[in-house]
Parts: sequence; C-alpha cells; structure tokens
Amino acid sequence: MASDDYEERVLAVVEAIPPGLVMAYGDIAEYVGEGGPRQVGRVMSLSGGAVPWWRVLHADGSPPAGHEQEALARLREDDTPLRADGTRVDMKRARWDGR
DNA sequence: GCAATGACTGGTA
DNA sequence: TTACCAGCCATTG
Repeated sequence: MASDDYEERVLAVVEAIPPGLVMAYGDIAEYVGEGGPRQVGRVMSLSGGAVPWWRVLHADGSPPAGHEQEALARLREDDTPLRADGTRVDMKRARWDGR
C-alpha cells in the first residue's frame, strides 16, 4: 500500500522545515497533497521520533498534546518566534510555506 | 461493515 | 483570550 510512501513524504517535509520556522498539521497535509491533519498527526506519533517533530504544531501555534514542554524547549533552541506567554508559537511569523 | 478514536481545523460564543 | 461544536479522514476493534 501507499501508506509507507505517504509516511516518507510527510517525514521529508518535516525534515525540510528550516530552524526557526514551523508548519501546522493541516499545512503539511496540504503540502503533500494527501490525507488530512489527523493522518499527518498519526504519522508523527508513529515515526515522529526520526524528524524535528517539534516544528510541527496546531494551526493556532500550540504544540501537540503530551509534548508541549518538550516542543517549546526545542523551539526556543531553534530561535522560533514565540508569543508573549511563551506557551505558543507566533504562527504569523514562524509559519513556513515551503519556500 | 459499523462505530469509536485521534500528536487536527475553523467557526461561533 | 479561552471554550465548545461540527467536520474531517485513515486506522482500529
């Protein structure tokens, strides 16, 4: 089946995200052109350990459930523009469109 | 085959 | 700003 290929493509996009920038699950789904945000999230939960998964977050800029502290710590190291509260990313500036 | 589930999203209050 | 709701789509029981 093509699910392995889909996984490869999702992981490839995540690895391509430059430091300091992030992408939302929906953005990645749209970028690869298949599935949806939930399918991307599933791939991340399965094989996210092999890629900078902390650069992937919700459309509102909040990190994935169960890894909030971990993601925020990594994002700080990457110089990602965080909001004033420091609990969310400034998607307005940090959103990467693939260019 | 149907129902429930989930690292989701956008709109409304 | 947060909270709640309906829609979304592949996987799993």
